[in-house]
Amino acid sequence: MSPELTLTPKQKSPNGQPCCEPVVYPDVDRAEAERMSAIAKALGDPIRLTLVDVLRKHAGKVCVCELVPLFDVSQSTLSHHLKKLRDAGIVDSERKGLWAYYYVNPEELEELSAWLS
Amino acid sequence: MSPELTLTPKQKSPNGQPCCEPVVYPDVDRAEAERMSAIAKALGDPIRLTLVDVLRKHAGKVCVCELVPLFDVSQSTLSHHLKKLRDAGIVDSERKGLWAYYYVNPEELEELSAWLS
DNA sequence: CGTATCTATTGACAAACGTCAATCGAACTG
DNA sequence: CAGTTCGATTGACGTTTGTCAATAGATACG
Repeated sequence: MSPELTLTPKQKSPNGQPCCEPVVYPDVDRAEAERMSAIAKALGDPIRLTLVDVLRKHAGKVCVCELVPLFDVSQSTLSHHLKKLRDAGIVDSERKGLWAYYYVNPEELEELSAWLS
Repeated sequence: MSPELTLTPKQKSPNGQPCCEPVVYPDVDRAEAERMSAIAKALGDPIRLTLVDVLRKHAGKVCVCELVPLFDVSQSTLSHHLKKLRDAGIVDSERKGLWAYYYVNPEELEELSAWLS
């Protein structure tokens, strides 16, 4: 079996024409791609991915003050990462007195997860 | 059932001590988090995610000249995105004469996919 | 009421990003 | 060989990102 049989352009386009039409189109539309890439982008930092890992594996809600010592960054940097996750919809938070408790919205990960599988 | 029972800090820390020890730790180690977030970051752009979608759904290898007209960006921008996907290991390419054919390395997506599921 | 604690916000900065126009290099065509 | 085509690279640009120090705001405690 010769895989080259599936390679489409065989010869150079003669004049000023583009070499070829697309023969394959995406299955995801622009809106889907934007939603999923926004989620992927939010997960595209090791600290944020680890935060989601911690929050997701934990049944209840986790206080920020328990999250800060897990990482080698300042409190304000961690707050910034949590905000990005909140803006992406991946996590949400709840104030209780002095403390802020964070938890994951698992539905927000589903579309990307399904696409990846 | 009162969910507040699971919230750990109940009262302010008295002196100069931090408010609480972490009660939950990540399941992913630093290296895993870095690998997976690098993949997520590469997918964190709608054009790149769509590129992976196109390449992945296609059995064979796809010529760059068929990819360019799918997007509203210049050829050099698309080449730049393909390079990022290559650098992340998600895709690879093969030259055949004038043309470059791209294809997905599905293994590179597996770790992130498994973590997300 | 004053002070301490916890979290979010602001401002600053260097690095990385997304984009384009222009150019380069390799390879094919005539 | 001369010209053309495809793709990658370079350089420039404005924007976004990750980080910290400093500060603000809300709440609790004494």
